[in-house]
Amino acid sequence: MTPDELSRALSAALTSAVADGSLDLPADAVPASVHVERPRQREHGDWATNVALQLAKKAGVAPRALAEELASRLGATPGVKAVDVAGPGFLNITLDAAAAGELARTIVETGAVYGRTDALADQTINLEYISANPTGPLHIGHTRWAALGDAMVRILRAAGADVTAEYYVNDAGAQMDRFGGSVLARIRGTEVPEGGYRGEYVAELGAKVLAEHPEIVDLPDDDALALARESGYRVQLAEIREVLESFGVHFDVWFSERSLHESGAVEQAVERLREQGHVDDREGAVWLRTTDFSDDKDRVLIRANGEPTYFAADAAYYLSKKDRGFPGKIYLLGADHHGYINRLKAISAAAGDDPERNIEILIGQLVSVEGAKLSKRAGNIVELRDLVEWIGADAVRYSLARYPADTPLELAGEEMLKQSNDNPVFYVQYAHSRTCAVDRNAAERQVRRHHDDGADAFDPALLDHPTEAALIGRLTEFPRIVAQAAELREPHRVARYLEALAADYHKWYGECRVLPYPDEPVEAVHRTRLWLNDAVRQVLANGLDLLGVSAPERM
RNA sequence: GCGCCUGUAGCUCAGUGGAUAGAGCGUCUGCCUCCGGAGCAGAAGGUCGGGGGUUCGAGUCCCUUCAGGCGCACCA
Repeated sequence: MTPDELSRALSAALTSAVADGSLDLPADAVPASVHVERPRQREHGDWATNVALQLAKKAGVAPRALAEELASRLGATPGVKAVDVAGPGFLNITLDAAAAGELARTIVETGAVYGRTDALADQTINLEYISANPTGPLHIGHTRWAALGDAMVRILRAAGADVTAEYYVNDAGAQMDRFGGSVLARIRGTEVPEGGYRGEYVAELGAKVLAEHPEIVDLPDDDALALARESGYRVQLAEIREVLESFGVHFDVWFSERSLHESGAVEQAVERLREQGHVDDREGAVWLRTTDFSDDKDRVLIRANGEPTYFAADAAYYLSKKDRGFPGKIYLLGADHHGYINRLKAISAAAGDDPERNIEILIGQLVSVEGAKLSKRAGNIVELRDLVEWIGADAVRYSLARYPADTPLELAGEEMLKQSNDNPVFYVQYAHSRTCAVDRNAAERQVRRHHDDGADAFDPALLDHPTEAALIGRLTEFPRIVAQAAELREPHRVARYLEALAADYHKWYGECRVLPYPDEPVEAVHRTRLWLNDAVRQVLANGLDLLGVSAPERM
């Protein structure tokens, strides 16, 4: 019995109580699906609901009386073993072991699809994340968005959404000239210009550019600068793409800011917004009246000198997403960009969209390592590439994906990121590899999943140990956790779930033997438990995949 | 000054109005003669920053206050 089935049974109990007059409620006050949740305390049963507390006032009866009424009706439901009324009016529901345990077979049969839902099936989403400037390597801050963003893509898709993952390449503007100037300075051994990029990686880029284009030393300044800029840009962007791919992060679209300028999309965007009536010409510049939409000041689109601003490109980019058929646009931005929320939403509104529905801006807080902030100009850059080399992609991805985006994260460098047993990723992976070890040993001991006639050797009524009820209950939650993580845009919920599942598995493993002792015969309970072991392995693997973390068979 | 985010165990953090607030690390005590001890069982450790309010019920919602982070360009 799944929580959905239980929920429907509760609704039915309510409806029938209303129908025969024992409950005085308007028909529209009966919820279509009653919320059930797993109680914190095991002795409160498998599932609990507070529906009686919520409806008591509307029905004009005492919560406990309503709860009693529901309990007596629900108690007759097949698969329900007991219904108790507790506290102020909670319903605590215990399922038959057989009804609950059936889930193990369902999971095994559903396989990799278990956990997928159609919760967001009607959504087409463009998810933009990282979008770091191509003027330097990705550091740990970007790594957080990489781990989180990619997990979010996977989770949204698991919930049925149609998702395009996109990286916006800021390859236009004055910063690119400063970047080119910095590369050239390193090639020529001159002083890096004011406001330029000083990291050691610039020298490495310079060396690569020089190797490809030895003629650069003899070119006139302007030509040399352009060559250093373009060549350095190409090398740096290629490296970013390569590092991300090796990190298991894949983008469907790499969108160039420059292309917006070159195609005329920026000018067109200004005109389109003008037609919508939100553009003013003042003081020689062209403004978007973002204050119409709760921004605290208007924003310049075209400067007095005729140059478009970065904001104008943002507007053009937004319109591009809209034109390319994405009603939903999610931006995953760093906390240092939170001042952009209002103006981006203003673009959405000015474009005739609904900022409540068509644009969603998730602000991720910054990462610091042992108190040190990480910025491209500071000396203490921790690069994504180095992190992966140091502790492995799995540990990095998991460590960053298990926290919500809006918590400022302070990683205790060595301690937390090191490859050791302290890291929860190994706890979860270990549980998975343990299920595989059991599976290998089962084959050796000839514990089989099917009878000779091909029928399942699976008797769920035998899964009646308390740790089995806990484990099965946990497995039941998985699809809801995934759907919830997708709806709330919170991938960390999947990680936390996996940790709880791994804990339930380890406890079960300690209490219940899957395989018989060497001197004992193989019995029905062993075969049945093997199914449960399979189910756990499947869910651990499915969940780890949603986080882009491997599920090793041996460690 | 204005705005956003965050204050939960010694540390790093979970907890989308429910019952006795949780996990990992660290500290202490047990458990390998049998499926992987990267595990399990137990102990210690809390004014959920402070103060008001909303209600059957608040770590969670509202107001206020304190502390920390970040942001407030015709920069990108």
